[in-house]
Amino acid sequence: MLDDRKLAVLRAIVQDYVSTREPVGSKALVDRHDLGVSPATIRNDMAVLEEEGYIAQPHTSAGRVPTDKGYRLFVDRLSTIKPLTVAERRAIQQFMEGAVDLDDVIHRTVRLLAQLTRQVAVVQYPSLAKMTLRHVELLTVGGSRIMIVLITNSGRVEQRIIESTASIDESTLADMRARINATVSGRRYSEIGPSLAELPLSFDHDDRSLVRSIVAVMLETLIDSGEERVVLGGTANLTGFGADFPYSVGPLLEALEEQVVLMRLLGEAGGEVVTVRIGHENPHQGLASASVVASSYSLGDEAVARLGVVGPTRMDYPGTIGAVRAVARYVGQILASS
Amino acid sequence: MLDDRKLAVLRAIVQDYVSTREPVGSKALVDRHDLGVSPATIRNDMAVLEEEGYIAQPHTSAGRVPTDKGYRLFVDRLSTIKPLTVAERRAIQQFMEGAVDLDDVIHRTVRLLAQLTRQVAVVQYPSLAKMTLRHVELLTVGGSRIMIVLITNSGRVEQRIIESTASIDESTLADMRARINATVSGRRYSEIGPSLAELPLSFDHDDRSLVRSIVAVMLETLIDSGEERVVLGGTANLTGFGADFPYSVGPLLEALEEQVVLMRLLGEAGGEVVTVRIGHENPHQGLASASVVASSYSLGDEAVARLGVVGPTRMDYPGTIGAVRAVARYVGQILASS
DNA sequence: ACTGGCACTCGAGCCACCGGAGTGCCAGCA
DNA sequence: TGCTGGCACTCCGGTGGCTCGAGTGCCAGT
Repeated sequence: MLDDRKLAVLRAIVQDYVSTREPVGSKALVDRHDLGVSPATIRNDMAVLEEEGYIAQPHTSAGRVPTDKGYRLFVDRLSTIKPLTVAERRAIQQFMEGAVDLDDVIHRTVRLLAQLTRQVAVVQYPSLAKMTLRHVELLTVGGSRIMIVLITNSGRVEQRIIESTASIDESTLADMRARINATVSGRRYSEIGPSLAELPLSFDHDDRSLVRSIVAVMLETLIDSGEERVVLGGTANLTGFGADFPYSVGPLLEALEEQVVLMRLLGEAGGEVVTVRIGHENPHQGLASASVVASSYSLGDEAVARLGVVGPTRMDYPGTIGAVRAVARYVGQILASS
Repeated sequence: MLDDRKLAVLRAIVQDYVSTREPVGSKALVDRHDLGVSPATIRNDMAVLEEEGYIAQPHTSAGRVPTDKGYRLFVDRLSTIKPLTVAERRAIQQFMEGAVDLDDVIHRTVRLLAQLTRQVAVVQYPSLAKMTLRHVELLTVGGSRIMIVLITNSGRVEQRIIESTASIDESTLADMRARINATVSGRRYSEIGPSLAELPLSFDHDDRSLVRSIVAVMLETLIDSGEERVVLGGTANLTGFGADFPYSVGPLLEALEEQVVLMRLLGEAGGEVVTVRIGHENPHQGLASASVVASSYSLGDEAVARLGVVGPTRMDYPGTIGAVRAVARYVGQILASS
């Protein structure tokens, strides 16, 4: 169906369109690529490609533009990931060194990605469910309140405050702290549910309800704030390719401000492979002319969250994929070493 | 110089221009406002207002548009702050209730402000320097590392990790924790510098260098992360008034992504009064056609940080000022009660 | 001090026109 | 069979001329 030359033509069309932003015609193609045949031949190939749905014309007598299907084929079979330049690698290192805590790492990452790809960057916090708990701290604050601080191996810290009915003395609290830590610390967050639920039973009746409250808050923290934190950056880059989004960038920006939408965009955690969602493949309409390039990043040997960029379907896929992959790996290293 | 009627004309011009987005002419003015005089008279008044620099014409034979100076006069003398509607107050309450921690409060606030004003919202985290330290926690993690957790009365939590040269035993750590807390807890962050600096001297020689490191990290945390955290929201609203920003929203978005710029935009903490910066009054060029409406918010009786919105100079000042003021007050209440 | 009238200005919108880039098709050639 | 050159056709985008309407400034009159 599609012989080698037709594939080469598609590849050339994608490349030219990405760099010029204009529909590409048969003559321009042969001028800029050594295809060894005449424009007329290319026209025939183009007709076939169009019939198969890989390219389209905005209007009669205009050049051709890749369709989502065309980009998909390009990404899957016609392109090779572009490795970063030495300068870019150095930039990454410079940018990330000196990060002081997890928040800082995440924020630097998002800015780095945005700058590197000149697109909108999205980085998810390491998911609590995938983490191991390093330590649980209990503090009394303001007399009758107890603050619960959860610290994970990624450096993520969550804190909650609960009201305690009676004022609680320091040694009792130390006992609770010790026993809770014995139960949970060093274990994966997702595994501790059952043993945590039983924990209150091993306490004296007097303390049991308080422990129960503490456990409840811990489990709740796991469930509802487990996945939802996402950081966005580089929205200014959207204006650069304003014309690429048919109905202006409004709906897109709106969609990107919804945490839930962002989460779905990034997709399910997988291996470290980079995934690409093109145009209508995205779960959210309003992103029909946007592509998402995302990857999981790992702490140690397990994928803990995802990061990626959002840009117009007409983007430099090889370069973007390379950048996302490199950043994902680097973040993994940073996290593991802190 | 400017009699009452001329002021009324200016007020009318601002109001009309804000609602119609189009230069307003003398005839349109008398049609929509009961000024009791003819268009010709208005024209004379307009000529004076223009000479004084309060209004300008985009081109000859077009209507008049307020200048920054005109808006300034309007805000200072010609408008009264619009109180929120009952529905809006209810919306605020609904929006903010159920916030679980400080991060959550800040993020909800920014979304609330953006939604209420349909503009870009900016909220600063409570400044560490203004807070009192509620508690300092020291934990050993992974053997030879020590995590320092600082908890303030606003619920803000900062943590840092340092390497310890020797492994440290639990009782020594408990001693350090107790003495550090005795020195700092309940005191204002900005006051603890001197006593904290002396603290290492009161320790045994063996522990002194470690304590010195801990103190150094605490002071550093105060200084460099003291002011810088700012959250941005509602950028999607920028697209709504795209035409209001002469050279598109690009430069503006870029400026807003710079934390430092944002901080300067919000201005110095003051009382709870709402401040308005109009157009070129802003410290950053690129915001020359933007206005910033900001206010401090308080925890207890002290202003701890600022929040505000950024929009086109042509904005509904009375409404925006009202919204910012209401939100600032409400956030103060929420923080004080948690 | 205000008003009505008048001449003038200028931008927005509309229309017609034209050039260029691109296409599809067809006949001819290897 | 596959490639090529040629040709007629299409259509977008930019340009220039035109009108229309809103708005102004000025002036004489009340």
